[in-house]
Amino acid sequence: MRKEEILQTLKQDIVTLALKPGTALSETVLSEQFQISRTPLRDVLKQLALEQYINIYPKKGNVVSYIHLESVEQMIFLRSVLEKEILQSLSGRLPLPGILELKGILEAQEKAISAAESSCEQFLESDDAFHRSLFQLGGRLYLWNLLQQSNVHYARYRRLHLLKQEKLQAILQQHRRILEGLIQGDGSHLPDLIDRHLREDINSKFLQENFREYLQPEVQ
Amino acid sequence: MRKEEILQTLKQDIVTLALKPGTALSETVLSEQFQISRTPLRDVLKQLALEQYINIYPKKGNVVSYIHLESVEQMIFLRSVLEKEILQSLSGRLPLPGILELKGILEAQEKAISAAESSCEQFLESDDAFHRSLFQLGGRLYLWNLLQQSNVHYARYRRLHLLKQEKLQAILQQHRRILEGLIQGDGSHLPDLIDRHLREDINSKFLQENFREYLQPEVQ
DNA sequence: TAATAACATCTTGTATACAAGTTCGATTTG
DNA sequence: CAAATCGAACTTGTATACAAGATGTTATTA
Repeated sequence: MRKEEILQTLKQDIVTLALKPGTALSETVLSEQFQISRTPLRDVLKQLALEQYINIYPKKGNVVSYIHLESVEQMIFLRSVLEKEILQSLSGRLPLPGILELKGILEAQEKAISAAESSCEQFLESDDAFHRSLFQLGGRLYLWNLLQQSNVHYARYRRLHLLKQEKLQAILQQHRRILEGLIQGDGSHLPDLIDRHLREDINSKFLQENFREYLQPEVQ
Repeated sequence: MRKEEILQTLKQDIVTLALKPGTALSETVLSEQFQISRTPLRDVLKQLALEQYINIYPKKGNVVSYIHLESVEQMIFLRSVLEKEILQSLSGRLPLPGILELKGILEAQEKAISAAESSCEQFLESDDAFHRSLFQLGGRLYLWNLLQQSNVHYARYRRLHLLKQEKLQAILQQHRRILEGLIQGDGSHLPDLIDRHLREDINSKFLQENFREYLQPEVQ
């Protein structure tokens, strides 16, 4: 297995919580698993650490990072602020190909909901595609990619949050309203829409109650 | 010299343009210079690449990255959008310690202007301190640190731009007005202030005319 | 002469032996 | 028994030899 594949595999496993926060990732063990020497594997771990997938404790070991709720809140704020601005700049000026693209994504998302009985990966993929398209249409794909590099905590938070299945329909509905607002060009309530859409209930006790062992304890 | 020191040294040299864009950074040469083996030096180079200080061309070599104007524009947009929001949230609610902190920074900045005949490093430091304080007071230090990880292109752009010395006074003046607006709590023209303050004249032909050799050619 | 092929010499990429810090438990010692 | 110490078995960190791709020059060949 090549270096890049290993990186993507580990990222995927961590983000989907197949590798749970706190899991030890030993260089030697991984290098045997992936049939590769420690040197290139260390490169992979170093990159994972830079994007906060893991924490490296020098001479002690590497562990899958715990979900950092501060990071989640800050990323939501960041995206909310950015998408508000992007939506305003697009409102009423969405080119036809853009409209079709977004509609296509929403159709795919609708299908993903039915298929999402066991896993929400497909749904999340189309959700990402929707927001990514908004960034792209607004000329801000560069920033979208930048945000992706600091997205581990938020991405895992979302997966846990979506375990409450009924949310999927609500999210799709919000997407539809956003697109509707964009097309009609009445941008006045778009900021509010995106705010509510992104902020979900970050303060809900759902995570604290059910997934405390995944969370990074907040230092006082 | 330790690994972390080497990293900081190289970052500093690149960001201040002591190491010019396009300069080759050979692993073997650097490892001899810094008296360290190639393995830890590669770690340093890898991190520099991740933060876009250098480009790694596999099996060919590493070179100091050229200034990427798109990145500059996107970072200015990002900061502009964020600081608008932060200023609004702080307007009229600035705690006294915050006011004093910002005033202190502006005093330091004033002194830095007189001393800035040959170099603007000190001035830039206080400029960063001012904006960093705004983020901190707004509870967004996390995002400030995040942005710093993608700041090479913007940081170098600023240094070249500030070669027009007369700008320093103008910037200080803008900072004063921002602080004034914050204290008085009349937030209505703060967005405009920060916009103009950050956007400077990115479209000016100054860089293209005088520093073409530092810029990354825009691919068509 | 012009094209091509071989080679010398760069570069980074990988494997691996060894150095050195950490942890934890057994053994010693009071 | 309790505390301290030693040591074995882990961990990652570093140095280094070698593999292998990239490049430019030289020699060969048509």
